[in-house]
This record gives sequence, structure tokens and C-alpha cells, in this order.
Amino acid sequence: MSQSIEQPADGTRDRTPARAVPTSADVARLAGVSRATVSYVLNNTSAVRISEPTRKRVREAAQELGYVPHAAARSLRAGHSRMVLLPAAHVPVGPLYSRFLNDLQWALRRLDYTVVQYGSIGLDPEDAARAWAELRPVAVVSTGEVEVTPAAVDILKRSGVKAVISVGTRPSGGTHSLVLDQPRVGRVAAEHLIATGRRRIGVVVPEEPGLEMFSAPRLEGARTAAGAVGATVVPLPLAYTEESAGELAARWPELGLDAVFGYNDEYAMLLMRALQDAGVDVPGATAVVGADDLLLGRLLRPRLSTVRIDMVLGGELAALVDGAVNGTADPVGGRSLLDSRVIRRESS
Amino acid sequence: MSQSIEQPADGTRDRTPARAVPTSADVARLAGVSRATVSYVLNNTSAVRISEPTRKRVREAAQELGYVPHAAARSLRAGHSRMVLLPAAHVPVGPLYSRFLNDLQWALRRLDYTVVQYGSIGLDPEDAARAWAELRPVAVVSTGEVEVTPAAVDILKRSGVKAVISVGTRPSGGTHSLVLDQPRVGRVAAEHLIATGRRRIGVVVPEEPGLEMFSAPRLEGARTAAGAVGATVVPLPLAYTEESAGELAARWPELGLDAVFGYNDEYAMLLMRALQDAGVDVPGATAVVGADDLLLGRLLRPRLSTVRIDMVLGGELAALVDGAVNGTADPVGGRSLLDSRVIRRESS
DNA sequence: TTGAAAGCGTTACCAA
DNA sequence: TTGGTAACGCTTTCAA
Repeated sequence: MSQSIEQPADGTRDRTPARAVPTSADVARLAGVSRATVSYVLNNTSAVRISEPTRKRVREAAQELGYVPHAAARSLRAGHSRMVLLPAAHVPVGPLYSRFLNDLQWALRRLDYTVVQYGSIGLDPEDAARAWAELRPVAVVSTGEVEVTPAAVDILKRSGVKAVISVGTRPSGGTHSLVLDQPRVGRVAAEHLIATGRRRIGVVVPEEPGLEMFSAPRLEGARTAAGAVGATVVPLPLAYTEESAGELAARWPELGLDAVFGYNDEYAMLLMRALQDAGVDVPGATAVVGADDLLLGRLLRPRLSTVRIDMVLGGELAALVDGAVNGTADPVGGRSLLDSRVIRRESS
Repeated sequence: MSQSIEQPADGTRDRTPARAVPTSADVARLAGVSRATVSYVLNNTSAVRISEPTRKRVREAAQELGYVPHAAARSLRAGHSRMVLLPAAHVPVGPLYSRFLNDLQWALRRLDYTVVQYGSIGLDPEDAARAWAELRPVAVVSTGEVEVTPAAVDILKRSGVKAVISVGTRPSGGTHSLVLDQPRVGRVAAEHLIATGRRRIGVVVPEEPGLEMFSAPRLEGARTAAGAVGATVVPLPLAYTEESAGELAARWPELGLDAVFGYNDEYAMLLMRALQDAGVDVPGATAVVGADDLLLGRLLRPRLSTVRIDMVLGGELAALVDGAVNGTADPVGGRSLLDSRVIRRESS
């Protein structure tokens, strides 16, 4: 057994069976003051002056009891919270996106928001919205995998949500939308391939679920670019396994493609290797382009060409959220936050 | 500009300036019943029988107002919540770990917990614990990057937290610990290399911050295995860049190593390529082993040998959390949830 | 079958 | 300088 569970071993188990959690009333009692005074002292309320000895007594009492204020009670009283709800992704996405989400979480934290990840599987958009609304978040930032319909937005707004922001999808009614231009990724890839003389372009469409929201618009973008010059685009379903790549590579001659956009670097690497193993010359017979500019793509031979995506920064999105919450005018309007450009290496 | 911000475009901006969020009292008023009745109807309280016409009136009133119950008020009244707090990682970790966290979040959700990600940067363990305690979570699951000291555990327990679970670290006082056996990863890698005749083993130690919690124990495990048979282990600091790998490869002759454990597949791939570019024969002169069994590792030539880590499943950890919360006896005791074994391919 | 009221832990107003 | 009190939104016991 390479893993173990340890019970608390300090001999204090059940020393205090269901001991009550101390409240400000307990602190007040111990310090011999009123609850109001406790609140004043602990919140450093400047409008009220409390004598130093009293402050000291209160603080000591709080310390002794291990008193910690109750956030829910506080925000109930205050009438608002600083909770930002992030609908959880159904499936782990790529490294770029994970990094983005992590950045976002930290940036929000720095702005003193509490981030709640909330998964809502098998709920339709409106039921999901109702579930989210129960938490009375001040903002909802949907990262696109979860659809936010106009009706859902209405439910949220009516429950007091100040800002509904969707990122990664096309704008949906009533939300502030941060549209990550996925079609552009496919478009610049295709344009690059066309510019280097290719005319029959395969576009990998991952079979793994949860990726359609990225892959479909990328495919569409490639189609746009190809349509403009009479080039052909062929969708290529591909699972992230060596078998699937091998099968696709075996069909390569009959497909008659002279280029392929691999959705991202990982799928592109997988396919490129399969093509090479099947005797297809890269980039001679077929050019290959990935996306994300992963370091690993530079390790293969030929080095993988890629579309570098400059993802919007978590900090900027956090600023947008904060602005929307405060009702401040759009803090990022007009700025280009997502840019994609081809980095040509050796595979194209 | 490849990205745009859209304002709500339905012409309804500020249609209802600061309209109050409906409460159960509003519903009661509209339906012509008491708040109690509203609560009974909406919660399907079985102990009380409400006439069908009344139920209907209440439901319609709720519907019309867009009423959604207030979770904080509810749990304040109930005296407990179902919130699980997950201290946020400071830095994005590998794909395996992201997947694990995602699984965990979903598994907890399925058990009807609400997952709150909470970052606490620059806070010492006790202050962080106090911040967490304000939220009155029912459980805290530390994924290791954030240290949970015994004092922190005490603060949490006193605030009503039922279970403190730390995963990935050595057991810390008073918590249920799920120890992911990182040393074992290094040990099996080293044992494999030793078994195939290698004696001077380099172990990559990533320079990227936030990875020490994994890399240090892996290095230690390798040392243990080597020490047992008089083999040598040399730590190799390496940044995740081609330059760093190139510099390390350039020093290879003077290092005199006949094998290297690359920390994980990504670092191993990076280093293996640099070695090959520097003219080092792999696996002839130097054997290379990674970890994580990434698909991409099979694309290089020679195919990368790796340590396959069967990570504990999110669902199992969620079950442990649930068991700890319910006070049920340890639900996973004695089971081996983390296992590591070498998958030999061509690079060793 | 329904309603009145208490209480969860806070904070803010007003009075002392 | 301090304390009493009401109110935030909800559930639940008790009484009608």
C-alpha cells in the first residue's frame, strides 16, 4: 500500500463533543460588554470611539474563544456579498485555459472576491441559473462551456446579480460578453497554409466531448478563409489516441490533403507522428499546423508550426468583473485582448 | 481587434433601478398566505399538509416574482452549510493534477456540496485558516500546496469545520491525511534504472516555483533506492525552457551520468531532446525516464519510458470527505489509491 | 390547514 | 463611550 489515511493522532478526539462555535455574543459575555461593542472593536469602526482598555478586553476575549466572524451572517445583514460564481467546466480543458482560470481566480481574490466553483450537471440553463441564484453571488462569470440563455440571465439579474459575464462564446443576450475569437484561430491557420501554396486543408475536430465549443468555431474560421480563395476544407474527426491517429493516417492517400490544421498542438503532434509513421512526408507532402505554441511542439522533428494565442489575462477579466459590479463604465472596451498569429517553424 | 465587449443590447438597461430582490415574504403577500406556508410549499415539507389550491397559489406567486431562496439565510438558520473549501493552488499544476481537481469538484457537487475555491496569498497558515473559517465550511480539503499547520487545524475545528483533509503532503497534525506517495515515484524510477544496469542517476528538479512539493519527495525517493545499492543520485536543476535544457545537455559529459529521471514526462522530453541534439545517445549512453505517462511521450523517438501514476480518483476523495463529514468510519482505509509503476518503452 | 413568533449571527441606528 | 434593539431571509415549533 503506497498510501495511507491517518486519523488525528493527538489524543484529542472528541475532547469537546459538538462544542458550540463561539459567536460575538460569547465574546461580549466574556468581555463584559455588549455585542455592539464587540462589533465596533473587531471591525475597527472609526465612527465610534471605544476606550483602549475595553478594546483590549474584547480582543483578548475573542482570542481566547477563538472567535471568527460568520461571513454568511455578515453578508445577510449587509445585504450583499462579494462572491463571484464560476460555473465549473464539465471536462478539463487545455493547459492554456487552466492557466487562465487559475489567473482569474487569483486576480478576483486580490480584488477581495470569493470565488465559488459551481458545477451544474444535467441541469438545463434556467435550473442552473436558479441554483446559482440561491447563492446570491454578486457576479457570474461563465467560461463558456455552460450556456447562459437570456432567460437564465434574467433569473440571475432578478436575484441581485450585478454582472453576468460570458467569456469564450458568442454574446448571449443581456450579458457583458468577452468574446474570445476562436474562428480567428482557424482562419489564420488556414490563411497561412493557403499562403504557402496549400489548397486541400484538413481540420482536426477532436472527438473528445466538451471541446466542440472551441473546435467548431475554429473549423468555421478555416472554412471562411478557404472559401475566400476557393480552397477546400475537410473536417477530420480524431480521438486523442494513437489508434485513432493511425487510422486517420492510413486513410491519408485517399483523402488527398496537402495540409492539416491540427486543432491544437497536442492533436497536431499526435497526427504528425502518425503521418510520418505512415510514410507521409511532412511538410513536403502535407503541412501541419497546431495551436497554443506548446514547448513540446518544438521537440518533434520537424518542429511544429503553430498558432500562438495570446489569451486574455485573468487580471484583465477580473478588472472587467469588478467594473461591471461597480457599475463603472466598461473598463476594457476596444482593447484587443485576444490575438492569434501563426508561428512558422518547420512543419509547414 | 479580435475581441469585443458587448453591453446588454435589449434596451432594458436600468429598466428597474435597484429593484428589490423578492423574498419569501413577498411571495407570501402575493399569494395571500403566511411566510410559513410559503416555506412549507416550496420545501415540500411532508410533515404538514397544505391544500392543493394553496400550493398552487404559492407556486404561481413564486414563479411570477422570480423568487429564489437565499442559501445563506437558509444555512444560517439551519446552523450548518454544505460548503467544502478548497484552498486554491498558487500556480497551475500539471494536467494530471488539474484533472484530479476537476473530478473532485464534480464528485463533491454530486454529493450536494458547494465547492469554494479560496486563494490566500501572502497569508500565514493561521491567518489563512481564519479567513477560511469565516465561511464556515463543513470541510476543508487542502491539496497540499497550502500548508495546514496544527494550529490552523485547531482554528478550523473550532469554527465548526467537520473535516480537514490534506492530500499530497505528509500527514499534518489533526487532519485526515491522504498521502500521495511521491517518494515512491522517484523510487520506482530509480529502481528501474538500477535494475537495467545504471549507476549514476541524474534527477531533474524543476526550477519553476510551486513544484517543490512534488519534486523534493521524488528526489528523496530516488536517493533511497540508490542508497540501498550504492548507486549515485545527482540533482539536476532545470527550467522549462529550451535554453535551460541546452545548457544542462552541454554539461552532460562532465556530469558523467548514465541515466536520468526527468521529474515528469514534460521535463523528460525536453531534456531528452536536448541530449540528442548534443549528441548523447539515448538510451545507449544515457537512459531517460519520465513520469505521468503522457501520450505525447510516445511520439518522440525513442519512445519515452515513464512512471505511470494512478492518481487517487476525485470520486474516492469526495467519498472520504463525505465520510469524514458524517463521522462515518474511514471509508478508504487500507486501500491503495495511489500506485506508481514503470512503463518501459525505448528510452531506458 | 394555516399563522404567529422565535431565532440563526451580524451590524447600524439611536438613545443613554 | 457604550448598550439596546431592530433587521437581514429563512425554517420550525407551537398554537389556533
